[in-house]
Amino acid sequence: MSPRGGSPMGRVVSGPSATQRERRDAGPATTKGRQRRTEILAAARRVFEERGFVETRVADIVAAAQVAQGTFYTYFDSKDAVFAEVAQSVIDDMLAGLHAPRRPGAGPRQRVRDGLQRFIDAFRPNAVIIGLIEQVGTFTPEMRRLRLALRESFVAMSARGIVRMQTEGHADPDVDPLMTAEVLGAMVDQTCYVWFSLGKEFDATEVLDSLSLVWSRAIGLPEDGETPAGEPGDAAT
Amino acid sequence: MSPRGGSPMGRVVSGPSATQRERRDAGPATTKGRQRRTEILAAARRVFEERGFVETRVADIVAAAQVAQGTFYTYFDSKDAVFAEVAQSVIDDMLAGLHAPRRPGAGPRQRVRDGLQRFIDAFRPNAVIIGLIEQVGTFTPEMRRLRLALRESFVAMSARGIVRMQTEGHADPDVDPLMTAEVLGAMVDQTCYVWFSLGKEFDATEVLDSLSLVWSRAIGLPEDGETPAGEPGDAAT
Amino acid sequence: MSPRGGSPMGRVVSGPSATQRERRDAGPATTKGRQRRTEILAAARRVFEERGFVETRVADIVAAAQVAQGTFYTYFDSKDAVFAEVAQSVIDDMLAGLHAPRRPGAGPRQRVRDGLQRFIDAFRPNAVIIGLIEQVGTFTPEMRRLRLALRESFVAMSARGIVRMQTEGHADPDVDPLMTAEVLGAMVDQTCYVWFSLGKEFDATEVLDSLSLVWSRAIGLPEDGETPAGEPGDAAT
Amino acid sequence: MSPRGGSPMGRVVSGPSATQRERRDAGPATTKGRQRRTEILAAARRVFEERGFVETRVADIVAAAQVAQGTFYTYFDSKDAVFAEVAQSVIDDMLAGLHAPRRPGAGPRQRVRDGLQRFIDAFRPNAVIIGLIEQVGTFTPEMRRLRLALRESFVAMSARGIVRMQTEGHADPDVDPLMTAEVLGAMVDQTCYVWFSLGKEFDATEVLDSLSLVWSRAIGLPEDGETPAGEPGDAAT
DNA sequence: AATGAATGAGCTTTCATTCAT
DNA sequence: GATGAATGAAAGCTCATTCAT
Repeated sequence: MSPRGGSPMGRVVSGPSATQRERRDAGPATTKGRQRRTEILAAARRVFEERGFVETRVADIVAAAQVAQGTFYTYFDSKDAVFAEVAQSVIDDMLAGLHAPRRPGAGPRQRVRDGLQRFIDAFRPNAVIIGLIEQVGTFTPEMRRLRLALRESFVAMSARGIVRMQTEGHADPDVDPLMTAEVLGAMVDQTCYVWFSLGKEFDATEVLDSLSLVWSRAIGLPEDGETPAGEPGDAAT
Repeated sequence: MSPRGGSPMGRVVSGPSATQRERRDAGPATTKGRQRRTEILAAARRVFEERGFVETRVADIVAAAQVAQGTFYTYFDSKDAVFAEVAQSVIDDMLAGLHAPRRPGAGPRQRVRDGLQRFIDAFRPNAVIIGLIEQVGTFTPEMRRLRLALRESFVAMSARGIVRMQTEGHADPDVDPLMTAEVLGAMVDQTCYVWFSLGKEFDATEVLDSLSLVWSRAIGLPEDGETPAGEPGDAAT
Repeated sequence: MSPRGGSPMGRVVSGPSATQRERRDAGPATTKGRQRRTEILAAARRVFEERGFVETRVADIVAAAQVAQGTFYTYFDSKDAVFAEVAQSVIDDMLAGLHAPRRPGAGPRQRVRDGLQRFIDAFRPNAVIIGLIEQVGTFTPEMRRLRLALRESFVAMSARGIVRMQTEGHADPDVDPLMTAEVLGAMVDQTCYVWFSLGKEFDATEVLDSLSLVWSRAIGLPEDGETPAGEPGDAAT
Repeated sequence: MSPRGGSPMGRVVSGPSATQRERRDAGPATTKGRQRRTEILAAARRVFEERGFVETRVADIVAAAQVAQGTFYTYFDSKDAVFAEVAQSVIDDMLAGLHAPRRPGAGPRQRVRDGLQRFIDAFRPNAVIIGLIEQVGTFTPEMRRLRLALRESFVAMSARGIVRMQTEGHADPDVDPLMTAEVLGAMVDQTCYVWFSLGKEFDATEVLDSLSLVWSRAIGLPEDGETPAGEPGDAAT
């Protein structure tokens, strides 16, 4: 009934006229439009990183992007929607980083270390946004889904790695790959979170050493200079 | 701390009346008053658990506590203040749970398992609030401090445990107790978070098994039925 | 997700917290509250009459009522809601005015005239709001219902009057009471609308004369000094 | 005229560029241009009929017309302006319909009935827009003028018809032609409004019967099979 | 003449907090 | 101490209209 933007609920007749929404769904028609969209997205990410989700105002984003308030809504449905897009791009970026090719000819311990390094490298630049996804996930099912999807993906990948090492005879065949991947994933994930998102100061090498050691021992990789698990206990002799 | 914008006082800036502030500072004078305070605190916790911090309104709390809107401010400074108090009580409860006495005569693996069980048991009933502390920590330094304090406390305790086991000759003396406690703590913490706060369905025994195994192996405890590290097959000596 | 009032659609979690709404539904608890509510309602009516529905801002209403913007929402859900209440009270007032007691001993023509006079007297002070109900009815089903309910009520009453006169032998028994009441009602209604709402200047006596004449003739009442319809054409002799 | 608040120009106040305004004032220069204009006008009418004036967005109109947002302003000054044009064309159409030639050789009652039928036929296809004119009239003087002009025109025509019948000796010479035309016009107008615009379901024949009967009796036409007023039972002489 | 992106004033509604009773 | 009404700053979103291409 009320023609104005305000009146959010209890609208009797229509809502946002659907026409505006269509255009947003269609996406920018011109090159310049696509460019603007990207600019606003980038500005949004910057502001979110600086102020967090709750504290970010659309006004901050448009100020950072140097456009008018209305322009924002030419490209995005809402503050929630931009955040979802920023989050998605971060997740995509991380997943891409994780799937980097294995180094050929590396031993199992080295491969574990490489994998952890990749995770850390993928996490670090996205740490703030990942922290926000966590935060926002508390009140948005969609974000929670995204967050869990990233986890699952990482856990599944780790589990595959464990199975591969078991098949190759490097890793203890008795450990449950999925459950172990689950807790080791939690370890890595949370360590990075504390390190990069909460800002606890760690020494990069020490972290990598510790994570590598725990991971390797957990799945029963032979200590460096040891013969593979499952063989006589004569490793150090 | 409050993420809300509205500078809420009727005048431009004034603060509460002297009498009101005094009453708050003084704390409840009568038994009935103390009781009221407790009721409101309990109601607040319930509502926070149900709706999260951001979505909780003071109005919800007073409704749950069956008191008038104004009564809330007789006992608490602000919404943030009640949350801080709820959070503090949760942290206290957890710390108390963790410091439970060791079972006498248990072997090192059993002691690890017991410690993990204690953590899980302490975490479970407080999971939702812990998740909220995380959330609120994103915009509140005070909460962040609280959160990190809990971590430090747990990590320190774990590190002491590792050192003890190293001293006793059970654990690998070469692992860095602090750094290892750090990453293992991250593992346990995050696993519980995913399990209880995000609601991923885990089997209790499997979780405990996996965590115990990883923890034990990480610090080089001998496998069950094996002689301790440093003895017979004394690899690490 | 957005904690703020703005974010009107796409809200993921909750809406207005329900607590606010409950209080509004409950109605004012104190005498002072009831008084405030009435004041705002009166102010709203004044503003609506002055500016129309679309042009009225909640800001205008609160200014007229000399209260803060937020106070409005302590008592009413929305601009639409106040209007609905104003409209309802106008309709109630009109219906009450129409049901005034018949003058005893008046002839049928006089009774018709009295009825019309009552309608006019009931319409006049409510004319502006009735016009707005019409306007708002175009976009709100609820208002349309209200508007039609008033019509039905008036038509039904008129139809009963016609039937009574037919029974008494004054009115032509051959006219369809309902359909005739329908078109005569339309005549009266619209005449008042043009007169009071659109502001066309009519002479009160002339209007009443014309309406009375048309109405009376339509249902076949004998001309003044004539014998009732259905008898010989010797009326004027 | 626009009820919207937003002073919509990019700068504080500027007005359209000279070239744009000139083009609008000049009107379409090419055939294709005239065609475009017509298309947009038609689209506008369709959208107005579907959504009402307030709920119609310029965006809806251009979407329906399959042109760009800016194109609209090449041909029309504003949303209000298109509506005015749509309204004007509806009024013109109605007036044209009303002035259809009288059927030769018809008796007075038949002529009344014919006139009413013409009105109904002219009203029906334009009902929605007429309703909107009413609605918009509430906040636009220009529309109110248009609306009243239509009324006046119809009333004047009716009055002339009554005078003619009085002159011809068919109608009661004592009724005031103008005032009677006024209330009878109100009756017909409002009946059509309720029927076609508000959607109350009437039987076409019954409506026409009732309107005809009331109208005829109101101006004192002899009942069918009766001799004209002023003859035999010449009451009114 | 056509396009579609840009503009920004303006409105509604929420809710933490205060204060008179 | 308790009550509940009052406050008002703030923020999200819409959409008529303009203007650079």
